[in-house]
Amino acid sequence: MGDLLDGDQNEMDPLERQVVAMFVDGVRVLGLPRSIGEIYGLLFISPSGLSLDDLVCRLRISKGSASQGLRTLKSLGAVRETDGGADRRTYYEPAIELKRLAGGFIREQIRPHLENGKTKIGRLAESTREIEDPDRRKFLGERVERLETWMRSGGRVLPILQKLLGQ
Amino acid sequence: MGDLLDGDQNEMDPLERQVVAMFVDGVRVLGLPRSIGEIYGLLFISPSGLSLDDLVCRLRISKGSASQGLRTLKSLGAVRETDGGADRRTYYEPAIELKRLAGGFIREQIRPHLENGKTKIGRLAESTREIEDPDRRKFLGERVERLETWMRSGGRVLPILQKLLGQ
DNA sequence: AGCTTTGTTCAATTTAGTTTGAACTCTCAG
DNA sequence: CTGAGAGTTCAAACTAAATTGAACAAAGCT
Repeated sequence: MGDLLDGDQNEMDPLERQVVAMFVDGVRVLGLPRSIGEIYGLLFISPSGLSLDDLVCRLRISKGSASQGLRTLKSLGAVRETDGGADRRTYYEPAIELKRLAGGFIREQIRPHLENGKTKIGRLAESTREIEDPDRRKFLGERVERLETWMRSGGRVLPILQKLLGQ
Repeated sequence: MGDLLDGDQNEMDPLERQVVAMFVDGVRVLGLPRSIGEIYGLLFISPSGLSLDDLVCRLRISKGSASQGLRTLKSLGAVRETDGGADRRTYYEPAIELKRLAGGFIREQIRPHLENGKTKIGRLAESTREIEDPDRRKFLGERVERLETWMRSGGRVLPILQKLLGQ
């Protein structure tokens, strides 16, 4: 079947490859794995939702990768599931509003680190107060304060960033 | 020598380790290698500049790592060299103003990717216009436009971000 | 110039992180 | 209840990236 006009979705055309490649290095900047870029990229240029199987056979990645990649993308709010009608499987569509994408990334990847950092700096401030040598204590105190300033700036900037990207 | 009171700078104390560890995962978020976090971290809590050799023996990293790490940090504007007086070697001090750090990161790591992305989207727009099927062309045109919007938002936000962090 | 110390470069190694694939669970259809 | 398809999990295999270390270059000192 289908030798001349094979409507199967098993090969990406060059333009799709181009887009997928773009997203692959897009997500590398964000420190996310290649497969996530591939998956999001393919969803992004597909006019309708794709199933896990579609992703597996068009991107030639394993079911495992696809499943994990989709999970991460869901947690970032970058894809949403749509119920495939009569079909038993789930279809996925990309979120394409920058606000949503940035928001998810900030919430899932940046905020946790900021919080974590604040905690660590707290402990650091603690240790610093117990230093004997007054010169050293003073110096370290200043540096800890600097770290706290950084964190405050970060905390202040994130919401503004989200707001600015939401247009 | 120096069994009781060894003033040599060969070991980090626990507090220094704590700070270095903090910076190590700080830089991981930014997609930079561990050694860069270690180097910057140690400089950050050292009251005076350190030489490449100081870094090598206190962090137990190779000269190669230290040299490359310092190069990256210099390119980011995160360390500056100071001339070690009578000494022949160079000493390094950290830049601690968030504005400067963020500025360097944006300039060296983010801007290039943005520019690169714009170029690729340009080519993509080109390819898209040559698509036969009008439905497909329309859909792809919309997606390319979306990408262009993202890039514009990014370009607009970066300078504001830098300004906001400069306080 | 020759010797010594500082710093750089890069191929080889090591390490960290990603992907795979087989085994598993869950759910629905018959 | 059983069988088949959809999706998940995770140890092992693989890949990409960082680190090492040895050879090299540059710069001062005698």
